[in-house]
Amino acid sequence: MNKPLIIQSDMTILLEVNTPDFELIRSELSGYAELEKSPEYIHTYRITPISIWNADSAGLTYNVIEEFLLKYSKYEVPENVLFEIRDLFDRCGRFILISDKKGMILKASDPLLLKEVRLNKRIGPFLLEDIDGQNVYINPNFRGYLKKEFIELGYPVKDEAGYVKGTHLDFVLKEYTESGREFILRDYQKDALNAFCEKGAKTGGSGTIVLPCGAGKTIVGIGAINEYQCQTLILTTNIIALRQWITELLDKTMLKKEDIGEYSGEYKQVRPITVATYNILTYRRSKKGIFEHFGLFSQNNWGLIIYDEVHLLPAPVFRVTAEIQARRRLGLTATLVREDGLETDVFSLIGPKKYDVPWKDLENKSWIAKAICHEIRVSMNRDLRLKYISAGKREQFRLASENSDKFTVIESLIAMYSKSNILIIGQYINQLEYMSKKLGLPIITGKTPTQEREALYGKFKAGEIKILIVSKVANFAIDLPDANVAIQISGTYGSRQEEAQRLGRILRPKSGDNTAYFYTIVTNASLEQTYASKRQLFLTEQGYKYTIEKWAD
DNA sequence: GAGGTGGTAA
DNA sequence: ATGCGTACCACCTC
Repeated sequence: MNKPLIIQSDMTILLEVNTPDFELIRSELSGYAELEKSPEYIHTYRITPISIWNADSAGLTYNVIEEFLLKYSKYEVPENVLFEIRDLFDRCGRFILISDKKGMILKASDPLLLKEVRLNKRIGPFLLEDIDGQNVYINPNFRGYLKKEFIELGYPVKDEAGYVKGTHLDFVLKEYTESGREFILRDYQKDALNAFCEKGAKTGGSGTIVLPCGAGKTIVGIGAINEYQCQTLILTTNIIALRQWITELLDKTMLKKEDIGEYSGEYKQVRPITVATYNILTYRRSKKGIFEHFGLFSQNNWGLIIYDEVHLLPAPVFRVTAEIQARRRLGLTATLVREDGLETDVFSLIGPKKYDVPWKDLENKSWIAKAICHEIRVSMNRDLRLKYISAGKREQFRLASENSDKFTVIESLIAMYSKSNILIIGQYINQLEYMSKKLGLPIITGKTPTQEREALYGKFKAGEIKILIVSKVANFAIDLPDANVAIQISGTYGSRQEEAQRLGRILRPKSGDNTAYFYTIVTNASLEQTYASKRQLFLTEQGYKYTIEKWAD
């Protein structure tokens, strides 16, 4: 057999795409190595301390990995790679956090190690009373901080200190939803939950689950509440997403309206299950003021906190919402990428990655729609080209993004998909409003009042509106099951998460041929084109391919 | 409308 | 080379 892996001493692994076992190998490999590049023929993975820590947290062992690498490696596996992996695994269990009656204890695997970290300026001062040279008390308030410092030191701490149980809540899943459909968790949702809870293991119950858009992350969240049967706080990006959580909870569980609270700019309800926005929790009157709604964290005895769209959490202010380490935390996202590189902060803020599944896996099993992606290139007319040449970089990007010749493309796409439900997504409000007027189409932006937004989304879901123009407000978590065509007219520079989230708007499974169509319209030979290919990287890493077409009118 | 926050870039 | 405050455009709460 022709072996498909090349394992290199710099900790990278090359995987040949044209190999019979490709899918299997890709899914194994992604459990303990980060995908770095994935052009057509050879994909590059890298083993890092974080990737091994995540693997360890998900229950993988060194032996399984060694066996796998030896089996599929084309050449002899470099000694140092196996050594390094073993060492990284070894480091994962060297420090353990546990609790006893008096408090929280940091346990080192040997006294020397503890001596070593005592000397660390960022760790030493936070260690309290020494027990026997190998165990030391810590202040529970610094649990999260210490875990983060230990990761940076290369010794991820196994957290077995446990979590507040939270006030009990009778939480019962329905067998049939409101629409009469049988409600059962899909296999991958069950797998994700099992990985999260790790029944029997003490480290279970806090961590990150990565699932593609449209795969039902809300259901996984509901499943987690069901596992722990406790009062739960859910954080979302905006009010529309917040209300979608409430709708889903009412649809799929026996909870009554009065059991679920909305804590937003509009209402301040605190109930056994409460859904709040990141924004309100981090609201302060002035930059140096206090977080006025932070009390929500202690207003109920929450046993679980769910962080929706958790890739946003590393932002400077949002991250303070992860300080409460004594409670179980579940992070959910589809797009764990950020252009500032802080995505791995999620693991120290919330907990390690417990489950991840490639988008194409779910597409192949028809759990999400098959997506066909096009990049349509429009040229610049003479006038625009002249302006473009003499503009600064930022201005160039905006000029190219707002190229008015894009409207002809949109008009013909609308005609082509006259029977479909189309979302037109863009970045600049001016551009979107102009188009809304010109084509007589409804539009939602940041200044559209919540009520009006809900009405428009509702009409779109009901089929009364076939085309909807949306701004960045629709970047996240907006659930429009029947949308099957998305047209992107402009975007935020090279943002990979934005591109993926926008494709995500149309990935809910469709009746019929279960296919969705994504179009991104880009000005040819411009700065916009450069950024467009950068935007697509996350999706191409997931195996999506864009067909490039030049627009000729 | 004011004041704060987010993502991204240079 | 990398870090860090700044600019820009849009969104959220009051």
